[in-house]
Amino acid sequence: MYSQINKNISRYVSFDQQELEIFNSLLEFKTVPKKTMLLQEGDRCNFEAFVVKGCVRKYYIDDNGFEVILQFAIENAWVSDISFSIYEDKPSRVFIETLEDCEFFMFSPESKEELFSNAPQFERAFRILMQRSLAVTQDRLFNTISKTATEKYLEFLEHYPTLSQRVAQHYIASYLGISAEFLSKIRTKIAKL
Amino acid sequence: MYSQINKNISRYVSFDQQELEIFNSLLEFKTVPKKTMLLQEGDRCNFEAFVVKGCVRKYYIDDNGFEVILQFAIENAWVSDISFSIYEDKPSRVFIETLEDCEFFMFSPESKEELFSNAPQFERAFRILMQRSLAVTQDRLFNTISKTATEKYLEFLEHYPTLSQRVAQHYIASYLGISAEFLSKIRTKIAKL
DNA sequence: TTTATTTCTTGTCCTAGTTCAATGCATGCG
DNA sequence: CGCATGCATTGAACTAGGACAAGAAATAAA
Repeated sequence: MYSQINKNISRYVSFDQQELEIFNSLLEFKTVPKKTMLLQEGDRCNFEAFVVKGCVRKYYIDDNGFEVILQFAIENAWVSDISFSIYEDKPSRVFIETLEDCEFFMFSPESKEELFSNAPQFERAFRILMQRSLAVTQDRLFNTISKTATEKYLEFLEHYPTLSQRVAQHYIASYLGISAEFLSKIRTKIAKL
Repeated sequence: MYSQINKNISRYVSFDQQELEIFNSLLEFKTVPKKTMLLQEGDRCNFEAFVVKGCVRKYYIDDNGFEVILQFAIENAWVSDISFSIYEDKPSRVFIETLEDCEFFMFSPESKEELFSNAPQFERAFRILMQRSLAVTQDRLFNTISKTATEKYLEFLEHYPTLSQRVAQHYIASYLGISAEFLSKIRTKIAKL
């Protein structure tokens, strides 16, 4: 049951059996049905969730009332609004919603503190995870600024090959920062080649 | 001399005098003239630089040969291509260039390792710095997707009030992801209000 | 199976922002 | 000092992508 998350956390730092057991004892396993909100705007985000199974989206609503998707998280990904909420202690601007029936390991800030004091090596692992999120976000910023909608879509397909079968098209449009209608036009154009 | 950087690193985690001395002993002070490249595309980035004085830009060149500025770093900011380069061991895609005569504290990956093994508390401080960078980048992504060019510019002025006096306008345009000409038009429009 | 709701497609018109000049302004630099 | 190179402004023509509307398809629900 824990092998999946243990493999994930050991990707850049290795841990012995005892350390992993401490880690595992601090996680809470949770099953959540489709279309459930894990976090609402204005809440404080008090978890980091590791996706064992399923798919969620993290999004905010802009000044014109448009949803913009910041992240899809599927199996083996972490999702949270850690960057804003946990350390800054500000209410979150984002929503996190399951798109499929999901299984998570939930990790609370308190458990995280406890983990770091009992097994400080984990501090490093989480720093590196953070670094990787930064790299991914920076890459997305890069793409958003300097690629056309078609290029962004093709790159999305390459990068998340399974996702286009799993989630509705208008969510993908929202993730790419384009309108659903325009994505549809792009797709027909591509199909004709 | 070290008080500035010590204040910065102590912002979210507090350190005693001895810890700060270890930290300081691992830094290399460096003076760099204007218009100098600290990092070129294809290099491995082997530093994190803390800006004591001056201003640098970090940018990449997109597929059409356009420069896109990812970050301006001024006094008290850190700049590096850490997210891609150091842990992934991939050559960097970005350039880092001084825009003014600068003073830095340079911090190498080796020194960082040494610091973490001698004073593990620093691991946490750097994790939080990383987290803040992620928050800033996520915020920029948000703005890039869902605001108009005018809104982005006004927000930029608010957020970096001194920068518009210090750097050329076309750099700001590049940071905002718009053309230099269009920024000029926005400015005249704003001035007329 | 029928109905209802959500998703996807297609067309027309519209706008924010680009591209490509041309011109005037600064700021170096010999 | 004069010249050159880079920087900002302005205008005209163009385009990627958006907004709106209406219909087709698919999925869910009953």
